Amino acid sequence: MKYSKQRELVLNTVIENPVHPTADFVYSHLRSANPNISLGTVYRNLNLLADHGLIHKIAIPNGSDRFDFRTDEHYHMICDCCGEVFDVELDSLKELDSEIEKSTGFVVRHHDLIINGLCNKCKHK
Amino acid sequence: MKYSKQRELVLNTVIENPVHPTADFVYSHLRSANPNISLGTVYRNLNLLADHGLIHKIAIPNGSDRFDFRTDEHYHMICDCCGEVFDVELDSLKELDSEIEKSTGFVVRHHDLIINGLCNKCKHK
DNA sequence: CTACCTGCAAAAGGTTTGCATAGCC
DNA sequence: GGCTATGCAAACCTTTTGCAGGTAG
Repeated sequence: MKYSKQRELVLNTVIENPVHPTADFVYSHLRSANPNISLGTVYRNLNLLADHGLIHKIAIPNGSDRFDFRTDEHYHMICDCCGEVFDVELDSLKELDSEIEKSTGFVVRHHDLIINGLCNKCKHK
Repeated sequence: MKYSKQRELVLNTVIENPVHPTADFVYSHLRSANPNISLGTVYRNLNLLADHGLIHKIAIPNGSDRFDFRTDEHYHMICDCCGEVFDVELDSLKELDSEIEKSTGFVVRHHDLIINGLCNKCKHK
């Protein structure tokens, strides 16, 4: 991957904003200091960085994709009230892929798990 | 929910086609015998039927939503090769929601799990 | 120099919605 | 008769892509 200023900015934005930003968040965030950056470039770089394993792309049901600077295995919980995305560690899923392979015979490459509910701040409202 | 011919057709299509059809599948399928049915009506009815719990909506990362006549708890595996969607029973996830609630304090309403890989037909290619 | 990258704007899905008309109860 | 549903088409949102010019190595 050749160096580019825009790619560096995109990567740093994801790293410095652990809110699991969307492409549009990254774009808006960068726009103020870099009025010429384009949304297409942001998308291209987020996807390229994810393809190279430097960040992780999180597909959200009925919502925009989000990006995560953490690339180790963990899961995400989205609060239906405030929209915030939280990291969740689930040791019990370590064996999930091999369990599925054993019971179905499929070759598992990947699984996506998204949890919806209410976070600690919102559950008392 | 008031009766409508179109809603009945949409529901029957989902029930009679256990391929986890997309809205477009349902639309194309019905179009031949009902040339006037509209895609908007198909979407409205699929969503309405799902809201009323008669069918289940499956959000597919990077793909169209699919609909399932089965409403009991089970999961889905999508073959990256042929695109077919398979049902997977995972008893080990029965306790997932309560496990998450215990470790995080969140109120869990729902979780979505999609597995990607290769089915038994495709894995030998 | 050349391959890769950018900005811009248009296109491409997939899904929802506004409106006037039609149908259920 | 009134409320809900329909067909049609336009709008919407997010993401991708074609192109002509710019930049890293």
